[in-house]
Amino acid sequence: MTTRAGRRLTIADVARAAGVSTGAVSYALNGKPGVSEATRARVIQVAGELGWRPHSAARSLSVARTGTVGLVLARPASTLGDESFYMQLITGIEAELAQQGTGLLLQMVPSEDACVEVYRRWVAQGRVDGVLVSDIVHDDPRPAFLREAGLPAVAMGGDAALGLPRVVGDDERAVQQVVAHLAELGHRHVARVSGLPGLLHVRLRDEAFTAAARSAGLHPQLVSTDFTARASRRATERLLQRRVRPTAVVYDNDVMAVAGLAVVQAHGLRVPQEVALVAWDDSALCSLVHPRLTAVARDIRGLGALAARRLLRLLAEGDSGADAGAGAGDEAEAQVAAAADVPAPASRLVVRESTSASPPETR
Amino acid sequence: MTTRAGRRLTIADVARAAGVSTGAVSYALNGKPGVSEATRARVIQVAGELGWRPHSAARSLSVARTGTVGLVLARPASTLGDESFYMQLITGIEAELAQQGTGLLLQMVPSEDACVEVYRRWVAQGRVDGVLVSDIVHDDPRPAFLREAGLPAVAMGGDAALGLPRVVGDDERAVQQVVAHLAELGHRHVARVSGLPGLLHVRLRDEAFTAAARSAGLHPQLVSTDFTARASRRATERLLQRRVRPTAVVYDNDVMAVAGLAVVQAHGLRVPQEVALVAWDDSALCSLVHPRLTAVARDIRGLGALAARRLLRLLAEGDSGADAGAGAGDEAEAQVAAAADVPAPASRLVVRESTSASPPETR
DNA sequence: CTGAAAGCGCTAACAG
DNA sequence: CTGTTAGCGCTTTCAG
Repeated sequence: MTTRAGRRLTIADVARAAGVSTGAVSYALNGKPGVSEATRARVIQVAGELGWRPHSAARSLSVARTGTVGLVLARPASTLGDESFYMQLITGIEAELAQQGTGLLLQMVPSEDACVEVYRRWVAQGRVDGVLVSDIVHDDPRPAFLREAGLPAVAMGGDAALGLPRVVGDDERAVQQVVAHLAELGHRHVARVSGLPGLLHVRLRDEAFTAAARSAGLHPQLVSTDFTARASRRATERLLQRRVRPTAVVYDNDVMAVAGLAVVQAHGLRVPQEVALVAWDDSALCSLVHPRLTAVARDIRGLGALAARRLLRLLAEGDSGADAGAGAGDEAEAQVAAAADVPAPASRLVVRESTSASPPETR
Repeated sequence: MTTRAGRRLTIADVARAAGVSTGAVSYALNGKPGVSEATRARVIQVAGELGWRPHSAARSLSVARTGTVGLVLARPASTLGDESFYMQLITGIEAELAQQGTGLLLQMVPSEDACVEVYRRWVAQGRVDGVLVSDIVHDDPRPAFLREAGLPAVAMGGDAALGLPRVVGDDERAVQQVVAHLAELGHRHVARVSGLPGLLHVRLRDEAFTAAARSAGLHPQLVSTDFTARASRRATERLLQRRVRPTAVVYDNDVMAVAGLAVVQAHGLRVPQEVALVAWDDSALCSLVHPRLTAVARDIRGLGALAARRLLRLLAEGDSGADAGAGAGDEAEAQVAAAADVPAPASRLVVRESTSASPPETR
């Protein structure tokens, strides 16, 4: 029964069909007072039959809201595909947004500065209601920009100094758990092959690792990489050639762990008997290799969903709540921001063959 | 020098600052005739200084164009993360779109029908200018809907019957290449562990595989799966227990190939001496395992970029060209559609240890 | 509770 | 070549 002709269906068509004014239709469909329940029902009915939906641009223009949130990934394109992390994150974010009828605008850029440029454009064009920020680095230019521009944002990770509401992980606890696990197995020299050193969460894990190891009486070692398999191979080689060879290595992602495993095995060392391995992010990869890798499993989809939900809440608050003006009262403001943080789903250590029972030969 | 105050910067501000009318500003910035070059330059200068960009909703409303294209992934969320395929595809698409200042709206849904619902909503809301379609299945409801709704679309894969412009891969040629490679190595019994049987490209590969094997005098076998590691393990088990055990197995994605490798090795069979393995899509995974896997490498980012570019061209044509009305003249129309197809980047066989030299022990 | 009308910011067709 | 003006489709005050 739908009109197939060229003209677009407008609220006027619905109004005419329902025998009311366009204003009434608007009230009826937005659940606002101003129409009788009978009328409301009829309007909804008619709109449904006609398959009418408010034109997104027109609506945005009048309510100054786009129904869209943005996500800019600031990572060299080449590394995005390797880790399943991002796809899962996006999946989680999207699932939550879709539930609320909010769209996700996605963009990839090579750097944090380029990311800011995208934000700047989005703000100028009024293209998104808010953004989700990931991979916060040291001296990240994004939080400051977002605050000044007044673009609502939620950070995944990062620290309290950002001044943005965050979804905060339990990396520190997870690191402690890993170290405790290794200590229990009798390891004395433990190494960590960490990711891009600029990343705040990488740094946090580094520090937590060193601290946890020290306080357990172990000897920690650190090697930095760029998260790639190639870098992991180099780092692993280097570790294996050290005078004091670590008997356990913790990798900062799944790809690096698997790459490291290959190197260890190529050196004729047995896993886990001579070297135990742990991957951060668990993934299909970790249980596909032999021996299967012990991993820190995080609910990444859940993390994304929480971040999205937090942002939606922020947007809803902004509609009625106080003007998030950049001003004085730093302390009170920071407190509010802190209170606004949300804990990410707990990560857990999945123990597999790469760290099982057999105690390492200490040297 | 930017105004930090609350009010949004509008074209009127730019006009005032440049001492011209708003109309002149619009002409100047859209590269249209109607202003002197001197004025145009001044306007552009001023707009730049002010950091003004046309408000996206307002612009969309008047030009009936959103500057956004949509991508809906119709796959159960759980499998999206495993394959790096999608992330690479998105990366490629996005890179091309970003160059033209076009946004990418992303959504994930569990089925093709749900996908159509998203399209329906997008059309009703005027949310996107066009869409990119992937994972075409047999009797896919999407192409018909898109044609009827008049929503510009480009399909990645699928067959000519879709009636949509496509980016067409060279799967058939690639399959032939794989089979020829295996035949050359002396394999007689070759198997293919294929993905979801509903997918058109899976079916195409199945047929090409059988045909190529037959015409090379080989004995092909097929097992269907759902692309998961789990299904691959089951399929591989089954293959290894067959009376006539295949000496070479071709997997429809990287994850399945690696999972299959583990099963083969668990059976005490040596790769490639006793069983040779080939992965479709190459990825980090394939060169991380031992032995490294021979794989059909495709330029997935390139594929995405081409599809995006094709869609942008379609949109540009639509602006000035003929009304893409669904009507008679099927033949002519089909011809046009065919001519509008674009070849995907060529795939190539990357030979690694999993199929190297040593001839299989034929039985 | 309902209908008319103004305006969101921009583009494009119109007179000057 | 320039300035004025009428919409794009919706929401939302403001009279009735």
